[in-house]
Amino acid sequence: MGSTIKDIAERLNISVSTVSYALNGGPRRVPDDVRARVLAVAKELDYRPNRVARAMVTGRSDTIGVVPPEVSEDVFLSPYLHLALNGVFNEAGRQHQDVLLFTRCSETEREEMASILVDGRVDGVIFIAPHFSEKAVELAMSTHAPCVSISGVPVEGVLTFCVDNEAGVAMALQHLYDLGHRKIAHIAGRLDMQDAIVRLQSYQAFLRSKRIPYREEWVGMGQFMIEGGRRAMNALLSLPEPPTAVFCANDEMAIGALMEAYACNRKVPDDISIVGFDNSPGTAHVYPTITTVAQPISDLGAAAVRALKQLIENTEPEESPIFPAQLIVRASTSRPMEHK
Amino acid sequence: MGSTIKDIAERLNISVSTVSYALNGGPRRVPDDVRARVLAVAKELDYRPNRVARAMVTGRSDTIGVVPPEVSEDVFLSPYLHLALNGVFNEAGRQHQDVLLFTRCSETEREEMASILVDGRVDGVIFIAPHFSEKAVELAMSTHAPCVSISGVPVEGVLTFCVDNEAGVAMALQHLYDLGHRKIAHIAGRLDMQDAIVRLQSYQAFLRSKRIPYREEWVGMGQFMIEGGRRAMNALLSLPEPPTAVFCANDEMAIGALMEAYACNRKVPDDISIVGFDNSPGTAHVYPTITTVAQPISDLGAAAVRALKQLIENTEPEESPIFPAQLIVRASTSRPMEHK
DNA sequence: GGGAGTTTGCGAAACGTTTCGGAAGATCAT
DNA sequence: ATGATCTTCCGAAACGTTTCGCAAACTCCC
Repeated sequence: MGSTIKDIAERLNISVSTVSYALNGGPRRVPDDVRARVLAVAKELDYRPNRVARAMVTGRSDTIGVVPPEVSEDVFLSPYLHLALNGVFNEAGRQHQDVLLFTRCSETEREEMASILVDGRVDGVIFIAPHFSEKAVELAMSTHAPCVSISGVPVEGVLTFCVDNEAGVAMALQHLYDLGHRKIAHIAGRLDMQDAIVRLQSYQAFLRSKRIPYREEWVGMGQFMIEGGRRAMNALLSLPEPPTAVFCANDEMAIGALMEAYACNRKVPDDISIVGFDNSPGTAHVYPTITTVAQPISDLGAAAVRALKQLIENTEPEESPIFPAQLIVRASTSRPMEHK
Repeated sequence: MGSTIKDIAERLNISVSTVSYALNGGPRRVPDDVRARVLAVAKELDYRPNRVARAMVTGRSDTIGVVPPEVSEDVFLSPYLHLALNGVFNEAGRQHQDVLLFTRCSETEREEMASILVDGRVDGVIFIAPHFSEKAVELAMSTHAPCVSISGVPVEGVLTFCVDNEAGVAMALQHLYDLGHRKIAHIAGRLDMQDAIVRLQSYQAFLRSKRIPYREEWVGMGQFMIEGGRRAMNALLSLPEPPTAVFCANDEMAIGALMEAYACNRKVPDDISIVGFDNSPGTAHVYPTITTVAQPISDLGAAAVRALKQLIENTEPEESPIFPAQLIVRASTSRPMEHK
């Protein structure tokens, strides 16, 4: 087995406390020669500090917990989570924090989630896009452990990082409006998730601001997934009066919508324009490339890590939790047919 | 602060050992009525076991460590790692293991990597695609901690899960050969990574088996990245005698090659055929869709977790570490020009 | 009623650290 | 020489568990 601080102490006939001080360079000083001998023996014995023991006494683990959204398997495949985790992982590395990923996502085990907050293995937790139905809310409140969330439902006292959805949606729709579109449909995401709700509301608000009547049948539900986007698009194209443009609440649904449009013999953007949201990597490689609203997802993740670190250290995080959206115009949007 | 086992014991005027037995249901039994009272008080006090303390005494953390490849930032964005992590995370959840991701990837800190193996926070480690230059090899050997690797360099005594690269490459090349291609180039990946080396060797072996002479200038280096694929493709197309087909060691390079082909006014597959490797999600959505060799990356990750769990529990893992490849024929390959 | 066996439960050690209190010795100014 | 201050370093407590050894109190059978 690995050697311990005690082995070093015995070898040198000194006390463990002295060894600890020498190894850590503090909080009390030890004479240089003693220190040198300790380090030499430590190297010789290939000593590795036991972080668990340290965590127990210091109460700090230098590890942050990450709780991914929802219950289903293969959550990890979503581009959104992918980018968010990328930001979290990279920033965590910079901040010298390891990441403990909470993988037990089945419904029953979800209950245990609170435990991770206080079971000593992590100093704080980042929730990624927790649902409305999620208990995360109350749990986070009940323990006093530091936590922040990304694109989650707003919870009193929990710092939530997200993109400026209102502005992003407005950009996308204004772009379509400026091209001449008036028949603009929306494919919404999972309505138990904050981003989906806000994007739907912003869509409604935009129509109102332009005095375009809201039509129930022009709003489809796509569950944030390719397949959902397909189905919603199919429904829209089957309407007696189909829209000339579709704004999708994320890129996966936009990709699904795109595929379905072709499957229904509609050309994009000639017959119908499509706009996505997220600027996930795929949108630049599909044909045609998709106009989308970029949100700096990885930056959100990184900012969340920085803020969490500050909470852990009891300094007030001051970074703004709202990140700007940016319209990326590509090839999936053009003027509507009748204007050409 | 959270309550401890001791609080429960005091409240009931019993010993902590009894409480521990009651809570864990073992290893000794306690009368049902006592047990019930303990559970009631635990609930009342919102008791959460401290996993760190438990880990210290049991030596088990129910957490597995994951060490991602290489040094650069944004490793996490690669589809390969994405799929591998997806498999690892999902299977870990099923096996009731959390995942500790080792994020400190800067070169100096990489040295510390050995520590994670024995610092008590994890029961075992999965290395994902470690390089040749990596110290992971010796480190893994030196500690006796359980570890496995995915697509890494083969190390004596370390179970390595990977796809059957030879067979996969042979399928891809045979497909091109059957279509009539004889001028087949290869864009290789990072040659400090096992998959890249084996795929290059398999490419050479295939040419030999068909008595096609090997031409140095038909092998480009693409570093497994889109940009590298672009550059390599550009070089190939500038040759006095360009190839009619290109086999890329991964899909990202294939996508780069595809983009560059169009940028150079070559039609795919009419002017040049392209085959990728990995079947990463993007290949089905680009235009044209890319013929590729599918490898069950997520399954590799899942198998690695299962095997690691068995190593931890001292049972011999028996699952085969070689996974089958499968050719997915899509739209980026066709007969070469001269045969049409 | 006496031994064997079972049930119940207490106390304490152990895991590997960090860090505090304080003791012993050295240094120095007066 | 005397106290004051500084240096060096030891012993021990603490973190929250698990689990072992042991003892007391029951149960049961002859």
